[in-house]
Formats: sequence, C-alpha cells, structure tokens
Amino acid sequence: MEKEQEIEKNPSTEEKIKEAARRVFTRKGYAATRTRDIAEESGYNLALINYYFRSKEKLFDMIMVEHLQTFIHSVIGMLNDRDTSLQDKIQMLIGHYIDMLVKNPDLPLFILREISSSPGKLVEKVNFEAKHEDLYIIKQWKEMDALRQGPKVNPIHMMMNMIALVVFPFIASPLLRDRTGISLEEFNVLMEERKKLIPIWIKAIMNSATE
Amino acid sequence: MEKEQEIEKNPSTEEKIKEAARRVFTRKGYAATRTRDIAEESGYNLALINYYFRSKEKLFDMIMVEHLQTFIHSVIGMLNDRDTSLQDKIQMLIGHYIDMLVKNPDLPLFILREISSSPGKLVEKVNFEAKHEDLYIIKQWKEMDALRQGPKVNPIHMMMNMIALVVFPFIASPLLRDRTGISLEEFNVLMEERKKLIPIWIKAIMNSATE
DNA sequence: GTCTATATACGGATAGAC
DNA sequence: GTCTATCCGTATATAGAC
Repeated sequence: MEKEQEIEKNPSTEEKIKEAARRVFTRKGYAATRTRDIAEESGYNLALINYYFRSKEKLFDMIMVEHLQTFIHSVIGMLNDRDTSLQDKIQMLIGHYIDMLVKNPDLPLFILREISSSPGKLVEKVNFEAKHEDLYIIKQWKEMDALRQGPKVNPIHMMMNMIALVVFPFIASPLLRDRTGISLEEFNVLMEERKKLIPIWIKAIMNSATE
Repeated sequence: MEKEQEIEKNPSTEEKIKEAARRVFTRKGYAATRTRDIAEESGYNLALINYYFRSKEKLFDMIMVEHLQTFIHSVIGMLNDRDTSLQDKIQMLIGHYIDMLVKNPDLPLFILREISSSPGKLVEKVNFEAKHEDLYIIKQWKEMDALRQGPKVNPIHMMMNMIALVVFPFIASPLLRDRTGISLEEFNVLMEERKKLIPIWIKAIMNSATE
C-alpha cells in the first residue's frame, strides 16, 4: 500500500524506464525501437536499461504482457457479467472501450502488429480467463438470435462487428486524418459520437432480417 | 505486350527479387525485414538486391507505392461511379474488396503499420485521384441521409463503418484465430458470408433511427 | 545506482572475382 | 548478371569507474 503510493507519486528509476519503454514501444513497435530511444525518452543512460531489465527483448515482453492484460481485463469482466441485459452490456462495453482507446490510441495497432509478427509467442503467456465460447455475452446473443427471423448468424460475426466498429477508427486514424484533413480534436469528437451511435447500430444489425 | 507476357511466364531476376521483397515486407514490415531475408526468399544473393535497387529503402518505397495504388485503384473507381445506386455500389464494393483481401490478407495491416510509422512520407507520392469530400458516394449518402428521421450522421461515420466491417477481420485474423481456434479455411468461409451480410447490415445501420 | 567507455554482433552496402 | 568476401556504421550489451 505504502509502496504502491510511492510508485504513483515518486516513481523509481526502474518504473520511469519502464514507462518510457511503454511509450516508445507502443508508438513504434519492437523492431523500430532502439534501446537508445528508450534511454533518451526516460532521461537516463542506455546502460541502465540492461541493468534493470537484462535485455531489450525481456523489457518488451514485460510491456507486451501488461498491455494485453490491460486490454483483456478491461473487457472480460463485462462480457461475462450475468446481471446486465445484452443491450446494457453492449452500451457499457462500448463506452468504456472508447474511453480507454481515446487515452491509449496506439494500443490496438501495437497489439495487432506485434501479435501478427510473432503469433502465439506471447499470447500464451497471458491469462485470458475464458475461452471464447464460454463468454456469457455469446450465450445471450444466441438466445436473442434464436428469436429472430431468417437464418442464424454466427456469433463470431457479432463480436467482430462490435470490435471492428469500435477499434478500427483508431487503427486507421493516421490515414483517415491525412485523407480528410480532420484534426485530432475533431477525431475525438467523432469517437464521442460513436459511443452513442454504435450501440444503436449494433441493435439495428441484430434486428436486420437476412432477406 | 510481348515483354509483359515474358514477365508473367518467365520473370526476370529483378522481378523475382521484387516479388520476394513484396512478400517479406508485407508480412513483417519495413523495420523487421532484413535484406538478407529478401535475398533468401528470392533464392538469389544479397548483393543482387543492391545491384538492382540501390538500397533497402528504395526497394521498399517502390513496393509501398504499388501496394497503395492497388488498394486505392480497386476502390476509387467504384466509389465515384455515377450510374449505380448507393445500395448496388455498396454491394459491389464490398464483394470486390473482400475478394481482394482474401487474396492479400496481409495488406491492410501492412499499410496501416507503415503509414502510422511514417505519416505523410509516402502517402503524398501516391495519386489518390480524389479528395474525400468529392467522392460521389458521399453525395449519395448525404441525399439518402436527408430523407431519414432523426439527427444527421456525418458521412465519415458511414465510410468508417463500411471499411471497418470489411477490413478489420483481416487485421485481427491472427488474434481471432488464436482465440477461437478456427482455421484459415473456416476464416475464409466467414469472410464469404460477410460478402452477403455486410451490405444488409450497412442498410440496417443507415435506416436506424437515432432514438 | 548511475555513468562513460568499450566489446561484440548484426545489418546494409560495396569491391572485385568470375 | 551473379557470386564471395569484406567493409563500416549502428545497435545491443557489458565492464568498470565513480
């Protein structure tokens, strides 16, 4: 308790280097990051990185695992909550998720980039806490889908749709901003709008008759 | 004509190296690719890369520009076609796009990764042929939106939604496959399904009342 | 714990033989 | 045109002073 507060207010050198590494790795990815960049960003010397973390790779792995856990933890709990309706769950989930992404806009591209370049290497180290099929939201969706007209839709589509609508704009943000000329502030306003719009859209998708 | 056929059937060394570079760069990105990887992939020696292309960076830029042009060209024409209705346009666009992505599943992540790591560096070299606001499909969407109930929705949202629903699954494919355990074949079946489903979903989104 | 200086390895690029 | 051998800058990692 005391120790944790100390870290908050008065971070140790180790913490400061880790924070610097987190920023640089997240922005540029593993391969494009030099330990010198991290040293510079942290305000300390290059040698200290190896003193505390032994190697670039070990430091990176640590950050990666933490990122994945942040990401997963922020979501899994809600996906499995048995007391909220599907609609409420979706609403909360999306609001929460977008808030997190506005604060950490580089996170999705970072995770997808690094996972695609070494698939399975780190994913296995992280506790996902639940298999995909066991998620309570999937059960809820299946129940809902059973009442609908037309052929059934694989719940994977629904998960993909929800995540795609929320996450993709953040991944495409540099290209989007370049093409449309909108500023970062305008982009964030759009993301705020989406907190309200996406749940409506998801509902519309769920109710859409498949011809 | 003769010359182009020759390249098809009996590619020159230069072409073979470029193809190898295309594969490796697309999969791993610029920073994580070593010229030695390209040499190995091509079956030729390292020195030949510099003989034909002067430097790793020049070779990469060439590939990048070609990729961007493929990407843009496959889409812009349709977005601007004045003879098809909005619905038909969306249907065609999505089918065409997904077909292309099934053949080139690494393309989206490649483009987004490289653009985010050097924003504006190469985008400017590529002719996008149209500013975002001038696209005919945007006009069509605005007309459609004007007839709808409720507050108007920024057309940027619609473009983002369409692209997100189509592209995101390909970007997330490694993570998705790891989590759900589905195979590449099963993934492609899902993508086939989406060719029919996404246009329906987009229509539902467009017609959704915003409370 | 933190620094400077240095060892070691790796990757991009070139020289020169064939 | 294509190869082998090598150069040289840069990046990671360590030794050792303070």
